[in-house]
Amino acid sequence: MRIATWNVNSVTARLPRLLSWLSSAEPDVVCLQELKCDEAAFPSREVGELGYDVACNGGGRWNGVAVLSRVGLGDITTGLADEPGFEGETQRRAIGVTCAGVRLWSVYVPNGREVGHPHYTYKLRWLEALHATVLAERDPGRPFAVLGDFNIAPTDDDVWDITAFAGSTHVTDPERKALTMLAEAGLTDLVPRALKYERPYTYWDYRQLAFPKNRGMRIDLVYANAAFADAVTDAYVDREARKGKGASDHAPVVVDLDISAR
DNA sequence: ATGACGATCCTCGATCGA
Repeated sequence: MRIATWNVNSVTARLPRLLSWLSSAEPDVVCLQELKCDEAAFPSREVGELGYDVACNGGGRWNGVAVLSRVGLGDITTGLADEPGFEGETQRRAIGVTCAGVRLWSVYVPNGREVGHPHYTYKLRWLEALHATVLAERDPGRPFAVLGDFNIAPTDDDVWDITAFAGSTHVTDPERKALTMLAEAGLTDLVPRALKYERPYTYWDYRQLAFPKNRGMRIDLVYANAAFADAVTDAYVDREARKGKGASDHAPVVVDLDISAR
């Protein structure tokens, strides 16, 4: 079973890329983030022609998450329980599904903007709600994972130069503490292989030649319970998908598991 | 070669991203 997560930075702008990637990588399940489109505008027909069902939580100009599956899709949960909002509105940042007996969440954690900004407070509160969801769904007997754009680099080695991030979001102790809480809830950070260079970055800014210079960050993460992690046979960042014109600024993270469908 | 930001709409400038 092949499961991937990919922040596509607009599913409609990325549709040709997404379809060709689905055809070549042949994932069974894909968690998507930053759809930037309404549910009604999601290209369900196009991905359906490749055999995928869709569960989508999207709306408006920003955010939006979905899961594509060609091995079944059930128990769809839109949003976290008691999910905090920003400026009075709940945003489209989480969707939970069950695919072939594997429980998955596709998440797009708030960016935070600046340390001390209301959006940063929102980010930390949102992560508390995610933690609560993980605790509520804890079941050692069932493979479980939270996949998505966490907007947090777990360690200093997960950014190209930690000194360039002094005072920035994504690397602060409170953000990393939220990841520690997920670990204490029984989840493991599945670190993928990098297919080039040493560090498995998943995001490179569009600006200033960040990608060719490999000035990246590992912020797209897979947090999995033991039943999931123990079944993993391989995990890698598909940096090929970041190349060239028309790419997302994130690359897909691909995880292979030896789990038979139930 | 992987090449100097891109997507969106309340659209040609402001907002967001990280």
